[in-house]
Amino acid sequence: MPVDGRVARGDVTRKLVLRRAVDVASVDGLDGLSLGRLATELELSKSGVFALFGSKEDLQLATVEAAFEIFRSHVVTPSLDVAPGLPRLRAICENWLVYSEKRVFPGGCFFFNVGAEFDARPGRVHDAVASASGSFATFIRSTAAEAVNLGHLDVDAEVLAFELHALGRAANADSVLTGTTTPYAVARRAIQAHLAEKP
Amino acid sequence: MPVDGRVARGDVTRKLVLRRAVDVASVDGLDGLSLGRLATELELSKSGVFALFGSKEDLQLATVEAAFEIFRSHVVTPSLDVAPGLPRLRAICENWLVYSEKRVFPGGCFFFNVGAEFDARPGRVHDAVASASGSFATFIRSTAAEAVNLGHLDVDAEVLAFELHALGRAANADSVLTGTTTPYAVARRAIQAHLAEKP
DNA sequence: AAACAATACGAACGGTCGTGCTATCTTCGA
DNA sequence: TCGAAGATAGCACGACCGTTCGTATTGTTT
Repeated sequence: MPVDGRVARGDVTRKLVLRRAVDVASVDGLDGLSLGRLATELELSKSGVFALFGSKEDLQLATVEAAFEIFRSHVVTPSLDVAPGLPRLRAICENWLVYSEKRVFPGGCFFFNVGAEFDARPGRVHDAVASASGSFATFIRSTAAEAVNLGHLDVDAEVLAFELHALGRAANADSVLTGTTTPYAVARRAIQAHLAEKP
Repeated sequence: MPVDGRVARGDVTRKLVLRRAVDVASVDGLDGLSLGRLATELELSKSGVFALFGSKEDLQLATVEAAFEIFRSHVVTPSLDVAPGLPRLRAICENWLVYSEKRVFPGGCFFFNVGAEFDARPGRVHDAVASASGSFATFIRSTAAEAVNLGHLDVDAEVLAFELHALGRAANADSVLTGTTTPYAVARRAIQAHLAEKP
């Protein structure tokens, strides 16, 4: 995109910083992010990293955006290749569980952690996190509604979407907190029961 | 308990500090807790607050314990007055939802926030949070198993308990993040469907 | 009455934080 | 070729952090 070699160089560094930032934030939160820590770990100068983003808050916002892109590429985009309705709904759930289970972010789902961190605080970071989280919730809900409209399921689509999203997040939370993988198995059993064929 | 008037005075201050600490931590996390902030807000000296707990980590541990006591008094204890099995399971869910909805902690469920904050970090605080969280999960699970054993329900008790816990936490997360109360209504519909009488 | 223990304070410590200035180097456009 | 623009580094700042120390006050124990 940038034909300018200067900003191209900057974008390389920005990408480098952000990839590290999302990993750090998934474990220590967006508040646990510090310019000095990022700079030291990446062998850059603190002021250089600072200048690249303008402020701590802008770095946090860029981190949220970068994480959302990674999230979409693992969960949303591949699901769109699957047939609408029930098959796609199943794909979303499975892709989400794999995304969490494989620790695409070392601390588990980025938006689970950061959402809990900023849920009760005002500000631009809260709004960005809420927007990303809400966008995915809408995606599940509309897919569930589609499955109902196509006659694949006969349930309350809103409740179903809420339930599936809840099960995934609970599996993520329990697994990361306890260091075990059994929560994913339990969640899969529950999801399977919800998404059984009902002709 | 303490007949010593000195530690009695200290316990008053400790209780004062901890009540503020759990509120602060429910919004800004246990890392957002700072001795200086607590001391300033309560008009105490920073070193005095520090001496009362010995270290920052010990303050965090005491905060977790204090929060767990509040949690139990709102959710667990009142449920034990209800008949075992399905009635008690219903009571647990409703008490939990009310506990979250009424914002007993200003940032929503304390253990949801702090659990997400410390899930991927090692240390004593993580262990304390995991222990408290696991203790409640066990409580739900055993109550669900009891309901099944009593013939009140005919389902997989482990999956049911996981599902109910997941629904409550999701309602809490969505409500706090979006500032709305509709997630509680959706969760209640889902829970009701799970806990319908099946004779 | 004397020795001890716990609370509470104020001042200071070394450290890290985000941020601001300034300078150097590379790359672009005229 | 020259000056503007962006990336990056070095240095210093004020603020806040957790922690330590010395000390006064209050209560207990002997």
